[in-house]
Amino acid sequence: MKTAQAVDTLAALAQETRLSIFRLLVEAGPRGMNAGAIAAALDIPPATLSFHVAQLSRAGLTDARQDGRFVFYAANYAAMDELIAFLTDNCCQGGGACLPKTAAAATSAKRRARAGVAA
Amino acid sequence: MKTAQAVDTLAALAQETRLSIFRLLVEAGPRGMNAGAIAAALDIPPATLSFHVAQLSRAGLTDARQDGRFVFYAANYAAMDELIAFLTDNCCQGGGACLPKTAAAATSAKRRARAGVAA
DNA sequence: TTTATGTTTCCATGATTATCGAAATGATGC
DNA sequence: GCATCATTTCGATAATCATGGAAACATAAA
Repeated sequence: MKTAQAVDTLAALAQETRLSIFRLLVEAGPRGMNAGAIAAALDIPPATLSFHVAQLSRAGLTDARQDGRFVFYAANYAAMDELIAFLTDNCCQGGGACLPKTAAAATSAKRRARAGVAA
Repeated sequence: MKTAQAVDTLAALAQETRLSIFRLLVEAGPRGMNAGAIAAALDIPPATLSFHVAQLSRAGLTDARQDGRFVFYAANYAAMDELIAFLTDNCCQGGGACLPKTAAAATSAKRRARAGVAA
């Protein structure tokens, strides 16, 4: 993950409403939730929801899937994985300084290996 | 880490210049760098540097230490650790979905235990 | 085809953020 | 004290972002 992409992803999450949306979608699982349901759950006007969801999508944090006249949004776990990998690799002295010892050893290398398969 | 704090921390990092500053400080190690050196390294005017460093500090991502007439800033690894813990715990289906298996098992519980000591 | 429902786009508004020169503040040595 | 260097605050400007009503668009049922 390049720096510019990391900034975009961080910016997408650095907003109360969007973070709430993303967390809701993580809870919802792979099936996701349709726009109206998200808006209802968080009590957000449709236009506002659409605006924020668009930003999450643009950052690659959510996937959209049309189902009838509903649009289901789902959290993209791989994107979050990449962000965490970026933070551990680039903002933690080579992946070691900010993680418990056992996790640190595995994280950097395994994440990169996994990224090659998944992304 | 509470949601509001997570948003603040994410926002602090979600900006090209500030992310560069933080990464520079991570490289610099615990001793850190004084404001002028950071500004010189990244070619930023003093006022702009001060503005961004203040935001990083406000978010708890950097510590400041006065040394003579210099002010040294250092990366706060614990804050980054907390952010990563928040993301894995709250944005990854209970810490599992976004991490390699081996790391995931250790991460959530150990981070929380560690947080109890450090924070 | 009309009607109903879900979602997005358009648009205007207010709020926040980034930038940086100039001036002020703080710290040290003479 | 005064001179010097490091850093921050002030203040103005431009740009970006968040909000949400109204209208447009899309899909499906009657």
